[in-house]
Amino acid sequence: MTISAKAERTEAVSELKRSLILAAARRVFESEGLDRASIRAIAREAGYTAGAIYFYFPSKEAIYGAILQELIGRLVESVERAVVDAKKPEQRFQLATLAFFDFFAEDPRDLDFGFYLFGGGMRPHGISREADAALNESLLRSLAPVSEAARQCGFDADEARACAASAFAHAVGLLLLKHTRRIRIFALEPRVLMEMYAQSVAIQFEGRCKTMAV
Amino acid sequence: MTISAKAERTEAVSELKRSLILAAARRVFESEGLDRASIRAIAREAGYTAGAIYFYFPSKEAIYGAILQELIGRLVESVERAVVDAKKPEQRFQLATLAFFDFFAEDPRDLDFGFYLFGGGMRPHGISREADAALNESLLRSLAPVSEAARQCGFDADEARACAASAFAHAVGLLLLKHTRRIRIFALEPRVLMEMYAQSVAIQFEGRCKTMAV
Amino acid sequence: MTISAKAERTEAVSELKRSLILAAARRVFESEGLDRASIRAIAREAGYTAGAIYFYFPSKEAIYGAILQELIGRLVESVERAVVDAKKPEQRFQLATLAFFDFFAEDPRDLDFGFYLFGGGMRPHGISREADAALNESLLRSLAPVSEAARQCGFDADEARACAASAFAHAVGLLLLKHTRRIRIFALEPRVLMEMYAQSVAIQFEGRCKTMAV
Amino acid sequence: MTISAKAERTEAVSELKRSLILAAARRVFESEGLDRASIRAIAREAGYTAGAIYFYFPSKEAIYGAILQELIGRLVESVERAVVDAKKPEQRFQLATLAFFDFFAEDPRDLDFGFYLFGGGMRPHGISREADAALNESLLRSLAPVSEAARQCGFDADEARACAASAFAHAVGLLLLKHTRRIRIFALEPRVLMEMYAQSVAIQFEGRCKTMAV
DNA sequence: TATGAATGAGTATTCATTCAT
DNA sequence: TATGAATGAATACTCATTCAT
Repeated sequence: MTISAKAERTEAVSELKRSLILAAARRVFESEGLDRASIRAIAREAGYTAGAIYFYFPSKEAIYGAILQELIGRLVESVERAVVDAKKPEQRFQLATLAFFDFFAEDPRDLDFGFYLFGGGMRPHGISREADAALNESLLRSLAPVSEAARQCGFDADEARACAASAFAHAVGLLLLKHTRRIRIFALEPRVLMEMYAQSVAIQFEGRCKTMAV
Repeated sequence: MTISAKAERTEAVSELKRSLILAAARRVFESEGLDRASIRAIAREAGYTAGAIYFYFPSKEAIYGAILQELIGRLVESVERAVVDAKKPEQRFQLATLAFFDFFAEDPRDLDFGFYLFGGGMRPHGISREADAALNESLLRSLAPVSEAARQCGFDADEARACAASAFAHAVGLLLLKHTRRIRIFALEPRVLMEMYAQSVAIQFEGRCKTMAV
Repeated sequence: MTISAKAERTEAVSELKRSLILAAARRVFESEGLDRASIRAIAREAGYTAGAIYFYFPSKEAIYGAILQELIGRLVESVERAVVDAKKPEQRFQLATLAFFDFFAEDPRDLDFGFYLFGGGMRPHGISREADAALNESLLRSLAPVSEAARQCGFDADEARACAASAFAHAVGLLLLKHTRRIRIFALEPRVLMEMYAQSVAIQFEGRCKTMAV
Repeated sequence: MTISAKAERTEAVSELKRSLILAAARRVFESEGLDRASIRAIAREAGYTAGAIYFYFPSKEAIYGAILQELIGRLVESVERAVVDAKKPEQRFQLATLAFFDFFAEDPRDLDFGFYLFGGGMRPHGISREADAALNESLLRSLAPVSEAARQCGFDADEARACAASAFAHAVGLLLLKHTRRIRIFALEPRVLMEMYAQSVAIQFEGRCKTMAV
């Protein structure tokens, strides 16, 4: 048992160090931007030498991936928390959609990473197939409240997924506009536009729900 | 006349080579991604030495600019052509929105550049302030049919702009999903989703128009 | 004779063009500095294409050489003009030495070239052996008034050459100090130092002359 | 102690490598000239890859700086050592002046750098303002024995500085002649000319000293 | 004689990654 | 586990020179 206990202990220590490096990486990404964040910079921030990082992550891209995983975990949590108290499905839809939007709108750092995530497919960024699958799953999970709300209003599975995909697309599009500041050419607040979208869909939901009740 | 003819000929040849380099650049951007597209890579693809490129373009950014210019020109043209025969405003809205979507959906090469265009502000990609302003203007122009249709249905200027911005955002979001292939997790066709969005907005337009008529 | 006349004419035209290019080169060297003066820049200034320059000069270094030749020609002239009216040898010595100094002190452009000339031997700058010999000869000629003055005071050939070499060295050293602005650390005027040197040597000359007379 | 010993050892090794790179740099500067001495060339000479150099020096200019620093340190030392035993001021003047001359005359490698040093101001070679100021100060220090000797003979501060500046200029001019081999046209030994200059000034010093004594 | 096109070697610096210790 | 050293490829851009036309 001693050996096993020791192994466990070192494992735990290793895991902690890993997370400390990730935290350092996030700090560097935040302050320097994605492009400027070199392995050396991350290592320095974490109090390590560049080479040491490779004991915890096989590559720079792996660090990106790990941060993304954590990011999307927070996203799921954030969306779920937003709908926890709401009962009416159309309300749940609205809250979930806006929570998704707000999550990225509030923190530009996350947004940058989010686009890296969404844009990850454009070119192979070095994210492994499994990691990518995991990201997809998490993404779906973050949108689960949205599609569930649709189901509750009587939409079929296909329609529910369409609702989720559309809400996602709309949010992402507006976030892009906001982030690139091209929203300025419209002289409009992206948050307001997102609310308008959520509400107009919610009204459709309501209509459905009533029909169902009848 | 001989001199002029000769000058004209060499000018034409030079222009052709310029466009061949641009085509090569597009190919490289497509296959390697924007970040990886170095002058050397472009030159290699075009069958040139790196230095030779500078005979045709003063800088790498100038190449970006030339491609973007041409791209957005085609976009504007494409959207305008789509609505040319439509009379009813709600129809014009639908056609314009879908044309915008289709333009990028059809050619992934353009889409990549489109994201560069839309995303140009995320990080400084070296686009000059004026070039950026020009892009914004062109972008607005490409969406003009959309907002004009809204005006014709009785929406005020603010609302019309909101319509354009939302349509733009929705299209961009779906294109992102399509391009990154994350749309797969929804098992839906992005084109269909775009149509649904366009139609649902068009219906709202129709309601307005009737009200107005009354 | 016609053929010969024609050849002569084209020869003259060619020579003229050569000198026009040299003038352009001087202008570029002046405004851009030695490092920045590229063949292309010179060609542009002269209204030519880079390639055309090679019909008149075999290399960039050859242009340097030609400018140096002309420069040193003006130097010789300048020194000779300075002593033309002086009769007494010690006066001739002073005037010649100061003229040498002033020639470079007055025009920083010439000075830059002068150092290029003097420094030409440090590394092979592409000046041909003959060109270099010609430069040496011209240099000696520019110092001829100095050594001749010494001879007239009764110094032997060796001593006369030593006078010339020393005056040359002193002038060059001061010019270097002036040009690099390191003279500032001494808080002294280089021209004044040069005068002091010339005078102190002139006094020695005077002593000799008198001795001789006796 | 082991840790400390190890750290010390690696530190020493690192320092050695640094000095080997500097030596290689000096060799390259000598054989290729300052302009042609690229980081790559230095690295090659030192048996390194270009990138590896940056492990030891932050920039090319830092290499220049390090070499200059060391060079001028040796110069000051050399001049001071030369006068250490001499008592009479005119003798100190002669010894210091000749030591200054000899320092550069003996090692052409140093001379090249010396010209870089003295000539640093001609064109911006990338020397920082502070580095330049430090060089000026060191330069003055190397000439201190010269001006002090003058003061001891009764010259005032201005005159003493003039003596130093003149000696410096004369030495530099002769070194330039020697180095460029243009001294050949005078068929004289530069060392002899330097001795003559030093002696003639020393005689003037002597006169002054006696006057003072009286 | 002159052009326009093209080359190829060159510049300093950065960085992800590897590996002996 | 961690370091320090090292690599090699990459970056945009410049320039003297050559050559077919």
